Amino acid sequence: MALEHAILVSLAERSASGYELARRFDASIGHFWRASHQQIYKVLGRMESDKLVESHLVAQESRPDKRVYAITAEGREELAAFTRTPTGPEVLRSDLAVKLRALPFGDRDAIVASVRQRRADHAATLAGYEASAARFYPDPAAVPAEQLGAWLVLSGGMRAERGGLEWCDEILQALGERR
Amino acid sequence: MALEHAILVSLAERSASGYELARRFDASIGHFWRASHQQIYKVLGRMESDKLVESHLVAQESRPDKRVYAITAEGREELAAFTRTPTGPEVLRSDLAVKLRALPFGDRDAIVASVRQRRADHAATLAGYEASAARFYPDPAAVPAEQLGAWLVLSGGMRAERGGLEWCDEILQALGERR
DNA sequence: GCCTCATGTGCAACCAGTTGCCTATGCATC
DNA sequence: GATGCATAGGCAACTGGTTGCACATGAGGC
Repeated sequence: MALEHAILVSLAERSASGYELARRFDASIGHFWRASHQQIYKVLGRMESDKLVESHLVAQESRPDKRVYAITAEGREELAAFTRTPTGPEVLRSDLAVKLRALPFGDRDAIVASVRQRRADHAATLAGYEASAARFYPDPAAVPAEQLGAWLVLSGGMRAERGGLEWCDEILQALGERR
Repeated sequence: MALEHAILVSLAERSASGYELARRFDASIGHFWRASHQQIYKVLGRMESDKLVESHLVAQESRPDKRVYAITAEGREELAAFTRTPTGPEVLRSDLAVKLRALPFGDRDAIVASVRQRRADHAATLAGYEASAARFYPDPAAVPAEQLGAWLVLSGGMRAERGGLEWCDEILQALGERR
């Protein structure tokens, strides 16, 4: 149930509406956690019942009213407690790996096409992360303490994307398809 | 619903009981797909109704009878069709990344301990993969065509573990905790 | 004789997350 | 005027997966 905690982190950094949270999940945490807006609204509702967050309506001009959520003291305690819980192993599910193993039983050209697509996705995401890194952390050796966690997450995202990209290249080369 | 396809791949390589499949998921696909035995039994039942697999009971001495599943012709078609479907983006959920972002709001020592634990996990898994690689693919440049997919998946697993390990080291260094 | 471990299969309840749909406003574009 | 897009919020139905438990067998250790 760590989506709750991902939301708590986001709200601890800055209060936001459900809609804004959904967009942040597309960006900042992006690589390491994904959530649809439906899921976010659902969880926000439960979290408000549990007193981890509180909300108030904000009227806006030329766009619909929004409900802005803020973390409560209880929410901060819960978040701190979360950092003290043991961390389980990573879960990942890779369709692409299943397809690779299915090489002898499937359509080689289609699989190669999937790898190419994946490679392009990695390249695009990496470019986005590198742009963020250049903008927000121009000097990685001198990141302020309060931004260190966010920087390390971004750095991990870049590592993962580069790793994925190299793997795609290895696959394409092994399958005799250059580039 | 790619668990089905992961099972089909496994059965296409060799027929197996539910129990065996569960253990294979701990090992070979291991890094890229995880499944509990309950989940596997459930899905196997549905797959048999769908005629993708068929089973027969095998009596054994000194251990319980088992139900061995084999892929059907229809199952092979389904698997081939799967390789032709577009591959969506990878989904991963990293508790550790959430904890890192929670650095300013949580317990630094506990987070460092989690990273150390994660580092140890990566090292252990990597060692296991490298042992498999040395045993089954002593010469990576000359992997037989029918094992190429499996080798590339293993190679991807090693890459990911090495990447994770390096990330942990980067984090520990940034947090001023050597080793 | 009891306990634990490995083998082997399974159910029931629950929870998390996805899919598909719906509402509403205002701006910009065709 | 119609269409599409960004903002903003949400429900209902479903499915995939987890948790917790139960059953059964035989081997090996205390």
